[in-house]
Amino acid sequence: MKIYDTLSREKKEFIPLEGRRVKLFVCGPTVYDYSHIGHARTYVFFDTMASYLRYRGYHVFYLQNITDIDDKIINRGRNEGRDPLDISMEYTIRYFEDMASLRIDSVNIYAPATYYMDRIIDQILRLEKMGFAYETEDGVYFNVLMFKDYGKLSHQSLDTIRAGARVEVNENKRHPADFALWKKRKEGEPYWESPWGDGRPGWHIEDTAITEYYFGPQYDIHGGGSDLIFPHHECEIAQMESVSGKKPMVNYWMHTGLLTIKQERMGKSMGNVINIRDILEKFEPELLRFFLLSSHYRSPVDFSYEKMEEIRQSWEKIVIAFRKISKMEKESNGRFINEIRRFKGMLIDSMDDDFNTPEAISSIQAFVNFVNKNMEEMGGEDIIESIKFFNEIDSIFKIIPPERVAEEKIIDILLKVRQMAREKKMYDISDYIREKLRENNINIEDIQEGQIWYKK
RNA sequence: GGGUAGGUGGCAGAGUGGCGAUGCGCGAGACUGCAGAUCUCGUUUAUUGGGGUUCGAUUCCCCACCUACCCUCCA
Repeated sequence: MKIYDTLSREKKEFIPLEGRRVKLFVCGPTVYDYSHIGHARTYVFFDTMASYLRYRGYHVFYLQNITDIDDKIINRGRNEGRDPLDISMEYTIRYFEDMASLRIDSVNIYAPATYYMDRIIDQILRLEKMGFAYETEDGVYFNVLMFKDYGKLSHQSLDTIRAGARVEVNENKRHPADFALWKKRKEGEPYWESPWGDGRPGWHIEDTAITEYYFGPQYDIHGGGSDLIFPHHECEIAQMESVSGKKPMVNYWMHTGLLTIKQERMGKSMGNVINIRDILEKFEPELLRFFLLSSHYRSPVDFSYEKMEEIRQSWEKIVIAFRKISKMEKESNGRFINEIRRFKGMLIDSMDDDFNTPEAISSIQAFVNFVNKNMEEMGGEDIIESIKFFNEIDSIFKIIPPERVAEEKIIDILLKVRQMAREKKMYDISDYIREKLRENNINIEDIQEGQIWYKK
């Protein structure tokens, strides 16, 4: 299996640090608003990836943080006159709801930053004692000049970072690229006690504190959106590799391409943010997953409702083939087993090559065509093998909706048919319906106004 | 200005130093009581432009143009 690593800029053979165990960390959201389609892109991909690794026999420990204290949360609280921690609590719940509706279930632990304050403070303290950090009147900062590898992930040098900086210069910082580990309390802000007085953590420190706690100083994969490469992941490397003295912090840096809306970047300022729950009002979650997985995770995806409609046909073809073959019953025979397994091999080859989901999907489509063409000739073993493969596909990609049996609707339809039959005095049909339903504990009674039914 | 990904048919979207996947769409047939699903065939010069390396490039190198992202919070 090969994985593309942002740091080395090449596909590398995937070799976990400890046998079949995989330690995977993915940067979670800052919870100050509903999750949007961009979050869906990233988290659907890593969910699929984790599921696939497990399918291939790896034991994946998938850890994700949740940034529940941060400037944006505080600002939102200020604007709404609410406690910032109340806001982050609410949107953490909304986030979980959105992830569940996208059928994302592969994360082992969600770690909100505020639950790990002692770990965060401990790591800052060690950085300070080792001379990598210094205290000013407004906080504690990481001294980037102490870490000569700073910029290695984003392939930039400190000089160019300085040249391009449009940030207002903080007088207290020794170097413009120095970043906050701890921010001292300001009036009206949430705070925690620390050796530097009351305050709150900087943005980057929670991730390394949390991963150090669960994984130790080195682990296998760190993922996130490509907008996090600089400065966020750069800063994480600086913190972790400085405090542990061990390199590299992770062996595989994975970054998802960003999502645009009609070729424009999505953002609050553009006014084009689409929330996950908005889309799911109009489209099945499985269709959204199919759409997102139709592009390779490192490529940008352009989203529009029109495109969702356009791919609907391709998606339904897969779903329908699965539904139909699930209903097939045939005598024992298995003349297509090898061919069915060949499609499975194609899918594995694609996924083993840096999780090439578009190519994997094309092998699913080839398999669907094969099934459609040969369904009539298939034997029992062929059917079972096909269903098995479909189930495996769905356990990884989750693009097939669970069959929702609309029981009440179907009973209503049967009652209507029974009524039509009775009106035409075709009592053999109407009685057949009543008897068969009764056998399934559904009882019909004729009353003055028509029919009623109840379950025993 | 610096950094990073890319630019493939009507659309989406892979791959490869040497017949350019796959799906959708479109056209024509088949099947069919109706509907739906499905199948078959077709869709003529699809690899941004210009150089270079090579027997041969869409694939490698250089230049240009274009797109997105990062350099400020951002999945």
